[in-house]
Amino acid sequence: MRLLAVDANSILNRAFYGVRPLTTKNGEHTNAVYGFMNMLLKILNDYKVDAVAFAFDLPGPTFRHDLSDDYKGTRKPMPDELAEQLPLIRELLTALGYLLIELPGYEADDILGTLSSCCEAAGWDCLIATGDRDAFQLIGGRTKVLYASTRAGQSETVLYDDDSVAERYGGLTPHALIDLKALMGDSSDNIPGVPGVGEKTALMLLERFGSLDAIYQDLDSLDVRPTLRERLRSGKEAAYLSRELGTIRRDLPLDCRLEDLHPKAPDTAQAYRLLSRLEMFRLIERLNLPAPEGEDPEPDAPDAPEAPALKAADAQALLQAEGPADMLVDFEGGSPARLLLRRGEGYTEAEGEQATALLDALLKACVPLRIHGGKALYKYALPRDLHPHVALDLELAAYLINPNASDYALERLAAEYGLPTFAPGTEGELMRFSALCDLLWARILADGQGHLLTQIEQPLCEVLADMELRGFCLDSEGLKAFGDELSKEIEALTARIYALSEGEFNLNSPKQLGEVLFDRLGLPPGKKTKTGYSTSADVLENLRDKHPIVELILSYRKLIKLQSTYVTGLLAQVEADGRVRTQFRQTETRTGRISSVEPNLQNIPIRTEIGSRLRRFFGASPGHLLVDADYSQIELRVLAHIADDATMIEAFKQGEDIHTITASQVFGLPLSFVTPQMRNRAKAVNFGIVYGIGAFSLSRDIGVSVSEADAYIKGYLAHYPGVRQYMEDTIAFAKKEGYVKTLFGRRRAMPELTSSNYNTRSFGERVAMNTPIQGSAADIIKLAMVRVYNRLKKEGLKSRLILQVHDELIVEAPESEAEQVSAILRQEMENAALLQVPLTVDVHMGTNWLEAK
DNA sequence: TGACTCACG
DNA sequence: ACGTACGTGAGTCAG
Repeated sequence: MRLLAVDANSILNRAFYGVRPLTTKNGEHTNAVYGFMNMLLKILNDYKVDAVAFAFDLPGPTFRHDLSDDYKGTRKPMPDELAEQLPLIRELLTALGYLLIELPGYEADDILGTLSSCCEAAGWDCLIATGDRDAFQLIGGRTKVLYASTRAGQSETVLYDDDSVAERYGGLTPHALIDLKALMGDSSDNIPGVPGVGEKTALMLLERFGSLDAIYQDLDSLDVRPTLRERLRSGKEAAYLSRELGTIRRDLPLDCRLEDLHPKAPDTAQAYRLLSRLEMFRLIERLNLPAPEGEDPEPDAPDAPEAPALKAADAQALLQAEGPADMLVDFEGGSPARLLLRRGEGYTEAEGEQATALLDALLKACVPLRIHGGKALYKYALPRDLHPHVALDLELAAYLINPNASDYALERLAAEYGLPTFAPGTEGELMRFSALCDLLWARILADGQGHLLTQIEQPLCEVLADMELRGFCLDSEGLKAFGDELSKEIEALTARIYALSEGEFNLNSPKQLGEVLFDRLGLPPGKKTKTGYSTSADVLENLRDKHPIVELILSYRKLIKLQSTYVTGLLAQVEADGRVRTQFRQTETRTGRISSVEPNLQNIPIRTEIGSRLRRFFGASPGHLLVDADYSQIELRVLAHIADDATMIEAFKQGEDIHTITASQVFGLPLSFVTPQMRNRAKAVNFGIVYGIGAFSLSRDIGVSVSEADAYIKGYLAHYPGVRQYMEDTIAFAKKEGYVKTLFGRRRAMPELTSSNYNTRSFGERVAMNTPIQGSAADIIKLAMVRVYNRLKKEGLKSRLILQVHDELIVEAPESEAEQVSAILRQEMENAALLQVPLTVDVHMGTNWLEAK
């Protein structure tokens, strides 16, 4: 038989510091519980055990450590984020049928020591799982220690027995570790040890004399240096006190027989409820926990509607029924492979051609649909000139309710909202989908997000689908030629770099590059990263004058980036008709922006001359023009509006350049006296304000002293008092309510603000300031896209939106429509929202993207 | 897979 | 005393 004895506090502690912070949507911290369970399941999987016990520390004084006066209060207090997880893991382990053991006055390791001696007596094997090396002293006989450590963020366990202890501690036996600690002490446990004796000396002494008692038996004739002998003499009391402190007890009055430690049957309903609240859905699956039936674990959510049993109905009947239909479709290769449909109490399912026929009929009849993930539906429908009437897109609703989630898959939502799992494919799944729609729709209305969902996000989904279908015309030949030029230059640069570095190496490896620059060439390393020297551009910038190789490396980096990401990468994605088609992600960002992947068309170079040349290859089809419209300073205008700052509003109303105005305000000079440098600094401050500024970062960005940067910020906030007030009010609101919101009611929960970690909390404060600004700007351009799309359709134009880059829209227009489209873009974008400041738009056109900017 | 670097707004 | 701007995606290296 074998017992697994877990030092629960120690493992929880390891998990807490080893797993990145995680919170549920309600802000409960869960990383330690998560890490703990992962480690436990791994151990149970790797080692066969018959019984399990979890030993817990109880707060309060303990007998062993009370021997030392200064013990109490010197150990760091447990952070709140960890303390709140302690009851969670206890509840979870209990629900899973395990026994928790604790004893007032004793620490967990004393319990482990006692359990292991019980095992020895009973002839059981004992595995002790802990993150505390102290337990190594218990090793021996049938007892081994599974030591949990976190290496490079990865948790792992290492099995220690007599041999591995000897290997690690210069041949010492586990029991001798007690004496080792008695001599050298342990600052983290406040064990004093002998003053002046460290690890080296202690190991030497034990190696030569065997034990603490042997050393002190005849100290006067001990064969060591006189100074050491004196230290030992004066430290004798400390040594023996330390030994007592450091000895784990193995004789506690524990009233439990080992047989009691066989796991009991788990309370699966309880475990399911808890894990579902903690949003640990994968764990639920790994533990094979069935969903409890007939329960609603989200007590504050409206009750799921009474579920009438569905009746199988034929497709024709459903088409003619009343009201909206709930539909789940799997698209495979662009057409529906499987379709579940419910309308009223009737349901049906269809596959293959039947599914296609049913879907087409539904779309032709304009049946209002509740669906999950509308983009695939639109991409099926639009080319067939069908226009789905989406009443509710569950995926988008879930995103608006909580943009922090990792995904919005139906399975995960069901678990999150406490609905049971069903075998995929039929009635149950469909019923559950309907219930989720009711639940989330009620929440959307309660949170005031109805308009945002039905007037912005859901219509936008169709726009994005249309843009994806359309694609962007790419001049492959031109791009290839550009790539060839790049290759030549890269080759030349590489040769010159190797010559200067006196040897070849992998230029793309930051590690090897760092070694060449800082070890071989002796350049002064600026920053360091976790893994070694930093070789980032801003470090290299500072080394420009130090060595000619630096300039070449910076150039190489620029060119290789263009080559690999934008030339090779893009060419690989061009479709047969010469166009690239990105996918827009509508539920990706926490602020409400959309993102673009495969390829990402939102980060095509423009800031450098050589990079911007790439944009020549993004063109309009023959006979067409690109019309490019971008908002001018939309984020600062949004800031002026929501901060209600009279000075900033006035500045925008004047229509002057905002950075120049800011410079004139902050430096106290008339507009005509503002130099380009002053304008640039003011511009950096403007950006910084939007991001939640700090003097340090600003100083680094514009290359002035921290105190100077601080003066700029102070000057800025003094001149824009409304902005200062906004910053304070927003953080206060976020702390009180736990979330921030945009002009159109988009929300973002802010769990970081309750952190006791200064950095995490500061980050939360900056996010609280930035999200309403970035998010409101995102709301506005999304609404503008819907308006432009509808307007183009209404006016019967062939022009189509093809790209959005956060504050910029691109339309591909037949030459004859270009002027009209320019006017439409300007009008619809400028009037998408009515703010206290005008929204202005710059419009350009050309045959390619470079010309049109 | 995570870390690093760098492209964009 | 401490670390340092918001939001993304892609290519590459190295364990």
